[in-house]
Amino acid sequence: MSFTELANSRLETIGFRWTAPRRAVLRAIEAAGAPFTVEELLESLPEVGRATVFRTVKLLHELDLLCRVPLEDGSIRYQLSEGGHHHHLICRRCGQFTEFTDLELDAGIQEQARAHGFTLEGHAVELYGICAACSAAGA
Amino acid sequence: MSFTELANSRLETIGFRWTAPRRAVLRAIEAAGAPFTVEELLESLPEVGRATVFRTVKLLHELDLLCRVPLEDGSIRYQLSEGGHHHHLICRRCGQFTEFTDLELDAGIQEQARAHGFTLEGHAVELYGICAACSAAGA
DNA sequence: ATTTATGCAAAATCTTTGCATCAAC
DNA sequence: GTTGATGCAAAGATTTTGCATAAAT
Repeated sequence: MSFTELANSRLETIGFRWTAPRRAVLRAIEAAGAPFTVEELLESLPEVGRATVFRTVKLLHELDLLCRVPLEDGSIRYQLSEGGHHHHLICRRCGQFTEFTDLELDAGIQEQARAHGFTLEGHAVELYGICAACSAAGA
Repeated sequence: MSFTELANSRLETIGFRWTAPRRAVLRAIEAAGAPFTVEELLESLPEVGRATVFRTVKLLHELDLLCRVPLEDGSIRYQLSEGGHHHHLICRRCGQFTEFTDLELDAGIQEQARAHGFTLEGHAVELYGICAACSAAGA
């Protein structure tokens, strides 16, 4: 099932409408080769109103179809989410994100929470560096 | 050595000046009982110019005297840094952060990077939940 | 004296909102 | 026909910048 189809069914389930502007935003997101900022999405969708793009991104994020990744400089980029709990490898060179899951890592995190008497409700792990492709390509 | 003294020596080392507005910002940060937003800092420092507060926070962050913590809603809060590499436990109830270090966790993260052929240059781990004090206090 | 920092106000960003109109159901 | 979504433009919020002045070294 493509992202657009998934989004369609997800939206319909909750009673949201399947409109032309939403389809356009979804197509643009699917077409984006790399994680994007809302700013970039806006530029690629001059035919859709600003507010609609913001509203749609927020909606898709809430539906867990888009994941929001905080970069080191404090800016936020979005990417199609493969869904579920995961972490990111973020390439400083090409900007691509790779999602991964790691149960051992999650277990270690739970252990830390326990050690501090902390009731863990969520966590985020972001790795920053250079991806394999860029390492190979770069000098 | 207090935070202010540390900041003083750190600034002087690099050739920055020890000015009254910077002292005021440092005092306000030290006095803050909890992690703060720039907004809150601005409010507590009406006698210092907006631009100066922003510039000082940026400077302190670059000097690693303040750490920046991204919250789940995308907002950013700052806290005095104990320095060095660490992670955070962030209480959703009281908003306090606790810093911790965990070499095993870091090792697991390095292992993930290696498995993906990723050259790791930095990472962030944030845990969200309810701290021990709030769990005890709250019903 | 020289150089850096400050304060102000304006500009530049970034995001949300109100509301009349339009489209989906 | 009802209800939710859109687009616009305006308002808000947030952060940065230019520049004359003031302060630190």
